[in-house]
Amino acid sequence: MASVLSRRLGKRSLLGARVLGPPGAAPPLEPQAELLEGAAPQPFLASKDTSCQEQPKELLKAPGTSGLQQVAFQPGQKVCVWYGGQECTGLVERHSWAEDKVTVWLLDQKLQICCKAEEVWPAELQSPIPQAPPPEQGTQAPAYRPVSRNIDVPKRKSDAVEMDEMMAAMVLTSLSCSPVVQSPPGVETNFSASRAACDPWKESGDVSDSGSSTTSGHWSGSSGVSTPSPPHPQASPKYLGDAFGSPQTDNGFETDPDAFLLDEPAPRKRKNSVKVMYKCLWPNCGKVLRSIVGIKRHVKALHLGDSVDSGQFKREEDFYYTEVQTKEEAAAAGGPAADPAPSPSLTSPPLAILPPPPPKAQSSGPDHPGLESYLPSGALSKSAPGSFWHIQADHAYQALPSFQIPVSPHIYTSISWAAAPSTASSLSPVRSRSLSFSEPQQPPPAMKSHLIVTSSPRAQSSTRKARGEAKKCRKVYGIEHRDQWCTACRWKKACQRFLD
DNA sequence: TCTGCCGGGAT
DNA sequence: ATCCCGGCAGA
Repeated sequence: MASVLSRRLGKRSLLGARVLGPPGAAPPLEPQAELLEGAAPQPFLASKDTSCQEQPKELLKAPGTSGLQQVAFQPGQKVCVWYGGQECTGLVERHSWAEDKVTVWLLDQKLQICCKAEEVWPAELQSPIPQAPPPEQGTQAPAYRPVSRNIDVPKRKSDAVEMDEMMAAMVLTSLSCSPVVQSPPGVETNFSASRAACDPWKESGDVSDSGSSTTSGHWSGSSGVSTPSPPHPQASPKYLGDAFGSPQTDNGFETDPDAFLLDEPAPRKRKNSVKVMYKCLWPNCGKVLRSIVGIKRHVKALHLGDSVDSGQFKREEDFYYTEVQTKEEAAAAGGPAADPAPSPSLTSPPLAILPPPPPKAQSSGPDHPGLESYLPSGALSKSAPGSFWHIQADHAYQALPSFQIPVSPHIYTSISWAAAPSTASSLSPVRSRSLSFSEPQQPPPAMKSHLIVTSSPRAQSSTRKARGEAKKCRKVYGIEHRDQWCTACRWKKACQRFLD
């Protein structure tokens, strides 16, 4: 950790030097020497320079104080300032004694920064350093020289603060999945200081702070360039809250992909909270899984036995689970009149309250809160990929298609299935299932804040073929990829790929 | 309104 | 046989 820090610090300082490098091809090691040796680009600078030299030194340093803090700067005075881990030359715009801050116009950066007064020292005190001792440096020069010549001084000065900031940031980062919070506001401010030091949305004085001047490089180095925009004012607390998980939204929605959509605005979160769970109806089981394959396998493996895999018992497991559709609305979901579905069916009165998904005794296995989560570990252990896909193949009419049965079709119509590589066989749609929740169209507006419990209808007696439960090519591939449909679907015939 | 697909026509 | 589409009916 410390080594990383030191490495980053070193790297950062180099970065800062590069960023703030002199305009020309001057070596970055002694920028102020070159600047002060008469290479001042603007003519007014020279005049100011001379005027500054005429200023009495008593004005530059408050009497009776030691160190660098109490220096009075005159507007237009040429000064040096620590900025970006490097000394930069600039002109004093104003010096606010109340805040002990100095607004400096950096000449080579062409920007204005607000610094603490202690970070600024008169340029003429230092300019002669590379060459000859100044005639009237007197007693102050030794105080400035070591500081200004030693790049490490400001860093050492703020090491403790810097470490604290970094620790805090790392804690925040580790606590939150969202990189949005990887850069605290102050950090963000410092990071962008190189572009505009006194932006209106930034606090003044942030750049000049000895800690922040070194911190800026640190943050830009550790967090990469992935924080170009200021963090959303509400985003950070929100994502933090999500990261910690609230008990209300914890019941199986912790894998909400939106939690990882970093640049999504907050309001989108609630939109996608349509979840379908599958509850095992086996007596005294009541296991709730998120995957229909998982529930099928659970029923077969734990209740029906593996023999059902063959032949006529193929679909028997269908009778031992029920689909639980959860639609969550933002509180004002209205009364029961808005409920398009019948009241909770006879099968599961306890389902009115969806139990939290984590399995009780069977969750000893590896926790996979992801796509096919909540597969019981027992079943999971049995379901090596081979057998898993075997099931998919055997139940092509139901395994793959039934993923969509309980979910509003709106969710799936927007899926771009072309993204699923065709070589991935049936895996692709299954894997993409959870992704589909991140690209939803808004479910029907009449939502309810409770659950819809449906059972699998099987009996259909009609001359017309019962509407298939299976996902059809149209839904799978979308209209835009009609060329990937099966021929029958293209001809508006009964789908041949996803049979019922 | 969307969707699956039957029935039928065109080639 | 292949392709296409009107239209019905379920969701």
